[in-house]
Amino acid sequence: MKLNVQNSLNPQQLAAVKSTEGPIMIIAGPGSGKTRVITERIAHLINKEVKAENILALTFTNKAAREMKTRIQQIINNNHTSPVWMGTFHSIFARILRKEANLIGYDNNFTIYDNEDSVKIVRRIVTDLKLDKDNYNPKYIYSKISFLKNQLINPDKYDKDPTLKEQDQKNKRSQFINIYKKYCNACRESNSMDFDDLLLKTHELFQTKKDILAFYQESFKYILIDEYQDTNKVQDAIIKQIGEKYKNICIVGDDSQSIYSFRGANINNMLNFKTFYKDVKEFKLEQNYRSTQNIVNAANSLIAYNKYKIDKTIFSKNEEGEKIQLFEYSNGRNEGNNISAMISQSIQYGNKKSDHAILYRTNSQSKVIEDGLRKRGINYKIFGGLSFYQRKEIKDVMAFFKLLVNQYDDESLLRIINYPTRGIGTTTILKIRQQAEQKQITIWETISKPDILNTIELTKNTKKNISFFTIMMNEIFQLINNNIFEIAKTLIDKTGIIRRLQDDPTEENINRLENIGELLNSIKLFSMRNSNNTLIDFINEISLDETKDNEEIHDNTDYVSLMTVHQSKGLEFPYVYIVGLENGLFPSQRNMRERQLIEEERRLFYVAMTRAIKKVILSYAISRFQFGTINTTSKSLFLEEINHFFIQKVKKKYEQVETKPTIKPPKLGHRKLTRIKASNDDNYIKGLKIGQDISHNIFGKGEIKSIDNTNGNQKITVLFIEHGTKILLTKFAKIKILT
DNA sequence: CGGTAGAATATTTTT
DNA sequence: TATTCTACCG
Repeated sequence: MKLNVQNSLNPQQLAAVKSTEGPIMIIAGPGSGKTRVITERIAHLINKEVKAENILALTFTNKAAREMKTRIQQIINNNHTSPVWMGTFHSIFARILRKEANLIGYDNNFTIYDNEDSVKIVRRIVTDLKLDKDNYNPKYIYSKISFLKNQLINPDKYDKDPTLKEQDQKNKRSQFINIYKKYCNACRESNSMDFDDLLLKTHELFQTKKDILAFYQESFKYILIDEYQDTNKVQDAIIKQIGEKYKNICIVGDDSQSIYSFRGANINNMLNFKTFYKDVKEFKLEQNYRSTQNIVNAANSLIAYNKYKIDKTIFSKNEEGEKIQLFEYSNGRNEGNNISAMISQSIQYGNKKSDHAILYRTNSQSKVIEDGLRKRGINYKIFGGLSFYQRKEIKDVMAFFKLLVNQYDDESLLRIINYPTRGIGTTTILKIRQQAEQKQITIWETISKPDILNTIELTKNTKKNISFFTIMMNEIFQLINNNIFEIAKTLIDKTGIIRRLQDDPTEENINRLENIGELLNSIKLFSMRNSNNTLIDFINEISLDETKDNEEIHDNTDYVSLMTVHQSKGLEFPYVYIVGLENGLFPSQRNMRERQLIEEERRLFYVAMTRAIKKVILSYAISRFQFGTINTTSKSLFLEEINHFFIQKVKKKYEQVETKPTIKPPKLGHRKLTRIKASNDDNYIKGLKIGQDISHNIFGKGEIKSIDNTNGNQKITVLFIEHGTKILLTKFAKIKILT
């Protein structure tokens, strides 16, 4: 296997690729070919006879991991397929913990709580302790817990720190430590780990079980970490544990693109790397291959205002390019309209819609932009929003799955004990929970053992309802060794989830039914991929991959991209519009007071500008409609910081641009689901006609008024004699043709 | 126990 | 404005 690609690397890139031993820091500016260097480096290691399974490559997002995997597959000979350990921190550590969790007091079939689960647990604790919901806002409390965990401050450590407790006293949150303890206990007793635990428990495992640590140190002789500026304290600590023996640690990142401190990322992990390890070899990738000189120079002049950074000079040898444009608008609506007009013109000159991206600081800014684009009939896609697996109906079904593999999982049990409603209400649940807590047992134990259940004061009817539930669940538990698709089908039928939604076929519920159908689809695909795949594998995979619905649309439709600056990281577009450059918005109000926070906002702006290949268009509005009121604004302080030599004179545009009459909104992919197109045969009932009489198991007789075969799922509108008009999905609805 | 109406509240986001 | 949460009534 010979690789010639190395010839096309520049000297710094090549040096970084070839330097394999010892601690290495690669500082990679925007557009400097970072991913290429990482993948080439892995290929180079394998060429040097390093076994692939001795290489650990960590990323932050699944997307980055996937991209790297495919690129490595392209350059490495496929015969060599003992795989590199490549994935996100969380997925790799979850894999380790699946094997070793029993050593630190968990069962290996632990389940994983996402943020929503965690906040719910905190909310329950706060309510139970009868604390004030304003002072002890569950979301805030959880984020504080998460932050502490990432700082390696466990409840005991917190308890022993007088300054922390003093602060709580001052803020009237003296009960915080109590909540923290209870939260950790709740997770522990449910045999569940939250996202932070996946890191924290790995750290604990390596700290307490030296033989296990030795094993993984030997396994991971070569370690690579991408986006090191985004690591938090636990992640940094684990890398130090694993890398201690061979010290072949290669970190890649750009301190100037660190924009996640609000979730615990610590830029100092990168800045201190050189002092922690002796003789760190440092490589700087300073040539930007992406943007014009004007863009690079403008971005440099901005970031120069930051004090905390690593010295480097990013340069471009591309053409000088156009100067940056700056627009002043009368208000947000005007901003949206004018940008749409500009994009419309650009398209007429022959550019694609996908050559344009509009970046904003907050999601709420997308609305006025959308309106503008829609008026001109320009296709757009909004990135972000809820992931498929965060949807309520999906989480409901998943809760049953989780419970099936881990009956200790109280959170999942509480989620579905009365969904679909089966007469077990809040007071009953409270009594059950109190009993469980008193007896120090799980909720499932409390309700499934008659002698324990009988100690709780409940009406005969309630007890009957509970026993119906436990009988049903026991039947489901019997399925554990079946094929996962079979389990899923039976489960959905037995629990009545689908029936409940069918009974009330609002548009929302139809959507939910489609989503559940989609979940079944993906389970089917998952089970076909490898017959050994178990339910726990499936849960694991989806708990850790929050791929957004619309990220997976692979069709060729052309659209303008709308997203927050955070989401744009790692992407590039020829034309980049950065909107809402106003003090209090960008930089955001909350981050305007402290120097460190302002620096992060500045990095954020730096990231935004460096996404552009050809041209950057900046804008602000002198008044903005927010939270229902109109506010006068001032232009962002960052605009004064960019060297004016690179900016075209500001253009003021106050008049409304003329707009064409409104065309039907082409809401492309907006919060819409990806569908794996199922074989249509299953989803259609052939021979249905408008005017036909049918009968439905619940609504009785009715007449078909219309049939909709789009979206891969047949929907029919039926006028029922007794229940009026309903929209039904023929895939799910139990109907009989009468005429 | 369950649904709904009116109040409260409002970055950035991945795992 | 838009969403999420709480309190109350049937």
